[in-house]
Amino acid sequence: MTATGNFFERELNPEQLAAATAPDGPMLALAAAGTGKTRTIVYRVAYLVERGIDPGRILLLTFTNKAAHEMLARATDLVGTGIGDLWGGTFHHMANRMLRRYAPAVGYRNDYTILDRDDSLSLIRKALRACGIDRRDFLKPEALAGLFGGAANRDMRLRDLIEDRLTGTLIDPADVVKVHRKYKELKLEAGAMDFDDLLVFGLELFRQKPDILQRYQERFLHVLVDEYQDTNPIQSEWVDLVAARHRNLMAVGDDFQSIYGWRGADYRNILTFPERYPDARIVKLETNYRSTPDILKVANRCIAGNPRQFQKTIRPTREPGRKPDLCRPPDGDTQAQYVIDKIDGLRRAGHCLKEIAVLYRAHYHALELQLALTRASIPFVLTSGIRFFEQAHIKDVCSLLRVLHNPIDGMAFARLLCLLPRVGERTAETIWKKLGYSFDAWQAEQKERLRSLLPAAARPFWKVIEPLLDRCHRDQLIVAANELLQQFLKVFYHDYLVQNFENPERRMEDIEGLREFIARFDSMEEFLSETALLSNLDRTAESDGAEQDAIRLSTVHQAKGLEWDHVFVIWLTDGMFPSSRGLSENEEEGEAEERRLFYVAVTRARSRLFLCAPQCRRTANRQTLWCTQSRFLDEIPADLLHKVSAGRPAFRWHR
DNA sequence: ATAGGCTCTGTTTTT
DNA sequence: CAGAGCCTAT
Repeated sequence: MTATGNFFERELNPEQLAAATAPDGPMLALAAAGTGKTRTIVYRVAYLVERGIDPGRILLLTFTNKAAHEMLARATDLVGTGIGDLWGGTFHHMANRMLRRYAPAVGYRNDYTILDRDDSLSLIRKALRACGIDRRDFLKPEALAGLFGGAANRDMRLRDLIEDRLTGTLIDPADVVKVHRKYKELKLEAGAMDFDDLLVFGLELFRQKPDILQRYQERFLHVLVDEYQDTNPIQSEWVDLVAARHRNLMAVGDDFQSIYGWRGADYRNILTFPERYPDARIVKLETNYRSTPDILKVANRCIAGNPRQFQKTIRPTREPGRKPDLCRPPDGDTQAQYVIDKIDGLRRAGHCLKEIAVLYRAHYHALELQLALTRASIPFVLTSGIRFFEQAHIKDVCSLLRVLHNPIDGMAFARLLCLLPRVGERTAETIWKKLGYSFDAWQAEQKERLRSLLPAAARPFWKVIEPLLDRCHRDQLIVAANELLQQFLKVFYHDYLVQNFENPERRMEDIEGLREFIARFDSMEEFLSETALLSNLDRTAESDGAEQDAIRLSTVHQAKGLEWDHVFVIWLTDGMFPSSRGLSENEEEGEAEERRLFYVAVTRARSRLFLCAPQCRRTANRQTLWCTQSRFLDEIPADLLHKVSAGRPAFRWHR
């Protein structure tokens, strides 16, 4: 162990040092953008371990798994010894970890499955059918999922939430509640939890079982929470409970960067922290190492319009640079051309593409830019909207594993059967029912039953799949998975891909990748819950590890916590950013959150910032809409920006 | 009755 | 570019 007190003083500024080496007790670290927040947490962990705290008694909650891994890796470097016992990850992960052990305490089996978005939508669809209200004038499954999740994450009763949300519609709240009840029933029946359930039951476990709570309270001497401004009421109560015994809770965050209100996050959690912990030490990290003063001036002005926030001033340390550019190209194509021209310029000046990002409010805002970049042969990577494990072919293949792993996983069973001709949702459901809501591939008579229930057209296909099923013991699945999948591809799924998709070979490659990935797990259960909880942010670091030189295209949400030398923000027009949808629900709070989102976008930039607001946009049905520039741009004094023109629109025929 | 192909429409953000 | 809705073949 090499580090000493001096070491920390050398490595950290006084603010960071105060946070990292604070004595026991609650602490709130308000870390403005670019002030070394991650560094401070890493050093705090290192400091605790150096002081002799067993890493197994530290709990570190982060927003993504990637963030947790990064921090743990850096802390390990500092300390020089393994700190692998430390519990680190997202709230969902930690809740899952506890529920795997204690699920029966909340009425579930330990081998529950985790529903991803698609799964839960189809279960909601099923609930609608079961309630006999799958009419088109009723709420769609997505809307219902939004309401259910909204209530769960705010720790509210659904009835109370929908009273507000459904006023002025013809939807009967009683029907919504009915579907919700059925949905919960179906989940329980299938032994499945959705994402929200992990949090809800995680908290339920603590509320209902004092002995279990006490065990964890004793265990965790220190609790650290990153991105505290984005915790929702369930998460903050959960944290309060788990930290209640030792009261060594360190909350780190920035209320300016609270951008998950739509998911139930409540920035008031961070605002009221000092009231809930009157003895809390409050540390402010205000020295910014990331951005030039010119960028910070713009950032400060754009957040100034928001009410109710902690007062923070950002002190720049970098030398003056150039004012951010503001550009109003005639249309989206010209905007794309402008971005490409600028990228060419940066490239010629010797900058890496890796150090350039284009940020936007919603995925579809980047469509035309993707086309233009492809035409211009500029490589780009996308933090796409669809996650690896949510792609159809990956889910298909996983459903085979799920069926074998868990005999009551009806969703996986249905998915697998639907691959066969003449089997759809309905047929799969009927068969499932007739099998008695479970399917055990190791029972000969169940297999025989299934064979007889399949429609004639499906039988020849099933005939080649069935022999693969019971080749290994259920406990050995993880070892056999590789071989099993290979056979499955060979006898069935490869042909299926060729017949149903345009790019079967790419999808085959994905599945090859999946087979390698499985090899890293010790149990099927671990593999299945990890993959359900893996976000695409977590993945990018690992699988794009080749670190190709490419520009990054990302939503502002997914850019949180990241930084680049050169940042473009596109489609800064009213209605797109701020998004009109974001404003619709609750005018004032909606606008405040959109403004924080803009603040996050601006503060991602180290040296150069390019803001773009096209003057018009063409809609899908060839109409041209005039766009006014974002209200957030109006709030920035003109002398802080450098206005540039972006050439003429591409020539176009009109008829 | 249900599967599956075909057409049309209209887009937030994600663990 | 996907998801809902409509239509026809099984």
